[in-house]
Amino acid sequence: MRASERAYTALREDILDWRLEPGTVLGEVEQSERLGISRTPLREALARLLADGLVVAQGGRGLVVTAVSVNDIAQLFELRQALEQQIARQAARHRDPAVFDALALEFRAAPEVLERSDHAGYYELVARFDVAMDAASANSYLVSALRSLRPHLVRLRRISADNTARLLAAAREHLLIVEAVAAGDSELAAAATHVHLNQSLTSILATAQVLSQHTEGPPV
Amino acid sequence: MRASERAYTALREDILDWRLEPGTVLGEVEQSERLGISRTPLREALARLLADGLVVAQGGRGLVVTAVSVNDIAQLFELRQALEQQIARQAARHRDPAVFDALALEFRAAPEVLERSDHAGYYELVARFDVAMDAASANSYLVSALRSLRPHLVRLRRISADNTARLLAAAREHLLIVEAVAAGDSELAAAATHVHLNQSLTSILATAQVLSQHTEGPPV
DNA sequence: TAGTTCTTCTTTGTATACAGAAAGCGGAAG
DNA sequence: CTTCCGCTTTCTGTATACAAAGAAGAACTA
Repeated sequence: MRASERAYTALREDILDWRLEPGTVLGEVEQSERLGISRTPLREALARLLADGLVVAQGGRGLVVTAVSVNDIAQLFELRQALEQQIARQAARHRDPAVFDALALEFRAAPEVLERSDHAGYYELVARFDVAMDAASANSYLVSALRSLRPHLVRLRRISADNTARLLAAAREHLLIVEAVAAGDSELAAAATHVHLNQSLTSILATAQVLSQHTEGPPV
Repeated sequence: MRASERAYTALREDILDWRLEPGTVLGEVEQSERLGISRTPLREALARLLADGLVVAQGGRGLVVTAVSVNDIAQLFELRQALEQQIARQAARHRDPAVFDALALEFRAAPEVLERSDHAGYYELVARFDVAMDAASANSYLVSALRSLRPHLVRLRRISADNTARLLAAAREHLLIVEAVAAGDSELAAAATHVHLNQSLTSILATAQVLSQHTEGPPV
């Protein structure tokens, strides 16, 4: 694998997993030495992170990991609403019913998975749901816009407490989306997506209130 | 100005103005010599164009300017619908009425501007409209998603014949959006945006039928 | 004659050296 | 004690050299 690719992946993971906290300054020499590569591929990796919005240029000198404030969460979800509703609409129009019938079966079985506290198994199901929706939407521009948003959403996972009660509710909401898509009802699919994301946002904001020390003020 | 910045701007302009046609292979040595810089800043510029989706990696070797097919136009507009409707909604909620009242006056005067065939003057007004909407939406994530879409829309300008009749209609549609935003009616603003973009798409597709030799098959 | 393999040449990926600019620090003056 | 100026140091931006990977072409074999 290319050095620039490894550097990008490593830095990205470090940021998404909060090992590099918001506000951290990424010096080129420092990071290239840490990752054992030269500055040239590292700069390429940093340029990609800059395009992703995971780091920002701070006044001429140095790049810093971007912060995620409570206000950002709401903005992130406004964009997510716009994109995922449109994806749901298009997916309902172009879907292969068999694929979404199969997903519906899995979401109906989700409570048993979650009762075993197999959260990872449930997240894996949601990931396959996302892939199926992306493919069914048949719109690479929509998908790539959403793909550039997802890293930011991943960072919120640390804030959103993944309690079983919320995941059980989320599974029911997902099931409604899947059923609407399988039935080819694009407006219902969009509405179900709207409801689901609204519930997710409410849950995250409630948690964020408690953990607000992570999201405001300068990094510790 | 930095060399990498100049290279990015120059290449971007060349692609958006169709001086570099879809399918053109951009070799690193070739382009760095053409622009009079070394390969290092050129690679940075190419990486940004890749992130923008204006070029794609072609099987390991070389970057090529991406094509814009008729199918792409429809997909582009699906994304545009999602983003601009959401922006319109948010702008209506957070707008400063004075700003949009002023814009409304200008759009009401647009027919006289267009009667003088001052298309550039009208495009400049639309640009200020976009800036005002972006600012009023108060959502940097929405704005940056739309910003990454705009280069692709600019490439369509060559396809969309800017005839005065269409621009007069567009001015009326814009006026409806501005009035809805000024009034703070978010759903009306979204609906007016929906109508406007639908009319634009119809107009562009009609033109694209005629010019389809530019958009299909390998580059000449 | 067609196919395969080897060679060569082009092109990309990486490292490093150098130049220029900006930030921080220390000293001196008010 | 504070403020301003200049120096030093460190960091980024660019160029270039080198290495490795891949593609095109030629030659040889079946």
